Amino acid sequence: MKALSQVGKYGLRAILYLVAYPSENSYMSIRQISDELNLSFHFVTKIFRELTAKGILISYRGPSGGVALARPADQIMLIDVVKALEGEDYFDKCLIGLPNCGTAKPCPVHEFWKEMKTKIQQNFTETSLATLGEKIRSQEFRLDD
Amino acid sequence: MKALSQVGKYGLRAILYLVAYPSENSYMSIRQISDELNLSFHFVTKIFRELTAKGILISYRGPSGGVALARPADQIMLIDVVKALEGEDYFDKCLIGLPNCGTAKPCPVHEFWKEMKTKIQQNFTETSLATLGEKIRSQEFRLDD
DNA sequence: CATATTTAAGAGTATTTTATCTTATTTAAA
DNA sequence: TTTAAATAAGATAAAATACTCTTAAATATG
Repeated sequence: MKALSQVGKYGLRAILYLVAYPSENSYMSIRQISDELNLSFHFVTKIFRELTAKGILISYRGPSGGVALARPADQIMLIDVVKALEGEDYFDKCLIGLPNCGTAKPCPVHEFWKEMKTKIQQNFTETSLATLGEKIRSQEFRLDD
Repeated sequence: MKALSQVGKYGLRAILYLVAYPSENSYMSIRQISDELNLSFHFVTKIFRELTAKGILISYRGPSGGVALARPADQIMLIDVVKALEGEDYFDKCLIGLPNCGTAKPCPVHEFWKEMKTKIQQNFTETSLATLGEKIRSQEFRLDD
């Protein structure tokens, strides 16, 4: 089940690296992130520009510049990042693509699918980047292959 | 959450129409299906060729030809169609795209995502096309806009 | 001030997905 | 046996997504 585009996958991995290995009171360069995760530097840069424009990251140019979280990691929820990367309507889509699929005139799998989306949305809403960063730092979880 | 490609969405809607409005002991033409659902005839034809090749549909050429289910609708499960259209590895994908994401070296959202995929897989495994066709025939559920 | 380092912006390219079109083959029925 | 109706096959086109590249702007530091 491919739930995220490449932009979503790369963006999440990159921001999680930033969260997991924060440079104390300073910016981390995109080059370091893309190198560590073996992602295209230019592609990550483009994705991060979007996250910066959406107020999730802040960026600073010049030597010792880079990117950083705009808020503390425990105040950025997974759902914020996913919606920023995949669109605000991420959880509003009908499984079989019907426009305005809802309780009024539902598709045959509407109820079940709504239930699943709600569960996922809840989890993403409760999960902060801090929690995920912690997991990665614990070495029991990974961000690359 | 875009869980299915256009092929998956169109293919599901088209096969569900076939299930919901079966022509007794005969084939339904792809033209009728695509017309009714406002889908591209050629695109549906291509998708159905795949379902025929995979043994989910049977087809017959010539006048009064068309397509039909290869087995009774209660013996074709939603998961069969989804896997035929989206790939057998549909439920094996890591949310953030890590290869071989598993219990051994999981990504930070592995456990939760596995749980969700399992729930969806279970539902799709239990849900037959007959059940969905029934719903559509009841007029309380729709296949088009 | 000159230089090096970094992100910003957006143009450009490649690949994949989606959709269309053409021709061939099969088959029923006039 | 001719014709029309249907799917099969695959080439082609269009659009979306994924990725790359170039230039500009900002900024720290020697």
